Amino acid sequence: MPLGPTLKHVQVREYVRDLIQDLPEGAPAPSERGLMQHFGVARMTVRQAIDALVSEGLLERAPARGTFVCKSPRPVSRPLSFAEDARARGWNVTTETLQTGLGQAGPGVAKALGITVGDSVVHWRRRRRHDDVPLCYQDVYLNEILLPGFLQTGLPDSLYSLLAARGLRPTAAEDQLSADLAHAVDADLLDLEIGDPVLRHSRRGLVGDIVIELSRSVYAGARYTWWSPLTVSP
Amino acid sequence: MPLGPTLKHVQVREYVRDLIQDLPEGAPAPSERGLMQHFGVARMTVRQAIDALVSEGLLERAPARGTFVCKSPRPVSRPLSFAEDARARGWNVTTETLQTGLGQAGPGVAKALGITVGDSVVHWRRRRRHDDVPLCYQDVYLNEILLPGFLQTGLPDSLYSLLAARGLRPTAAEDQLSADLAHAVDADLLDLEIGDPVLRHSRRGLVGDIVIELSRSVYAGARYTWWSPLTVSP
DNA sequence: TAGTGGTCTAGACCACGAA
DNA sequence: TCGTGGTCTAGACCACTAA
Repeated sequence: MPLGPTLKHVQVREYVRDLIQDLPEGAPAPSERGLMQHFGVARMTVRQAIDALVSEGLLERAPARGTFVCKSPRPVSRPLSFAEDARARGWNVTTETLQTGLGQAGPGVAKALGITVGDSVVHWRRRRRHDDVPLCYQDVYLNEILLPGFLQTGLPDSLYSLLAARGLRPTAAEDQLSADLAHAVDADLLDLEIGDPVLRHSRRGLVGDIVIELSRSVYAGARYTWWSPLTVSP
Repeated sequence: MPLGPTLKHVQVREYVRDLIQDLPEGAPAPSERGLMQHFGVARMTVRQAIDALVSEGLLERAPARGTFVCKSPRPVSRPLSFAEDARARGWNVTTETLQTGLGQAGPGVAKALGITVGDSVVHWRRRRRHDDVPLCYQDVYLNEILLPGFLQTGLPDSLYSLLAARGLRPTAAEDQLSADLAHAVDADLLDLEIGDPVLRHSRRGLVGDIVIELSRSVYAGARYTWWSPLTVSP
């Protein structure tokens, strides 16, 4: 059997792909043994074709039952904004802007944003409350070069919606979390006592390879548990 | 050939995984025919093992040349074990097993593992040190039904390598983190004072839809910052 | 009981790269 | 020329589900 212009497992794969694209979710795909007979090929060849479609997320196998069209095209994991996170929890959250302004990047901010010390950065400090109780405050730093006139556009509650409007919503994020005791500033902004537990969160938001956002948040430890991006909300 | 407790292609896969993790990028992996002889299995079985590692992004095939360790392990979005996390940081970490045993699931553990209160669970408590300083302690709970005889197999340092050998390494995880103050137990196990900051971490490790692992860790807050799975180590 | 997917065998030929 | 991965065959037994 010479290597034809189209491989057998490719023929089978594309045949099945066409077949299932008009099928409703959960519908049964042809069985492996049925495809063997239909194409006159070996079982392994059919399995190779089906494997490809399974790894594409189009089909799912159910041992002893059959192969079926996937219900849910695989779950997208993208960084959640604070507002989205709060909505997933069913929380009623309000936001105060405490401070905005243009500044010069210090060493830490410059390194995180991938720019040079002294470059122009947008700074935005907000406090979020849940049922009127302070939950956290957040310092966001943005590369001003990437977002000219950012502060003139009127700041909404959700940073990510603003970035999304410019096509710059982070598609990936690097999060860091650590536990600490409240300092004077933390205690003041969050209605805590000095020495109460706080959760410090730092995020670099990325679009491809470029860093869009650096945010540093301080949460009242007793009022908040951080969920990882993979956590499925109830 | 009966269905052994560990599948052949899993054995081959994990053998190769261990083998290549210490290899530099671009190094050649064992050839398929070499693995056939080494394990006394058929070619298709070896290919199934290698296919899995390729789709994980650990290996890449080069037709007519061989199979090689991936240069740029694509941003792995799989949960890292503590051992892998420590290695990524370049830390020298030691592990003590403080307690092991079979117990009955309480309400919290049962709910997290998706089993019934009173079902048999494996409990394993370890303390990890970094340069001899206590870093954290971890309580792991496993569904005994899924891992019969788990405690009899000899417990290595890495839980995930043990799960991987059974083909049950988590492919997804739900992590939760919160900040708290050290209680008496925490202070005792981590050489802290009561009231020092601690980072509490809870993870449900999933393989597909089934929960394999529940772990609860307590980190000394001043000694550890948690990195999200997306964080690329330098 | 019949059918399904999961695993596994023991071969085969091909196209290609390196020596 | 030799070894590599890519493809393919024609079977086999298993555990499981559904009728």
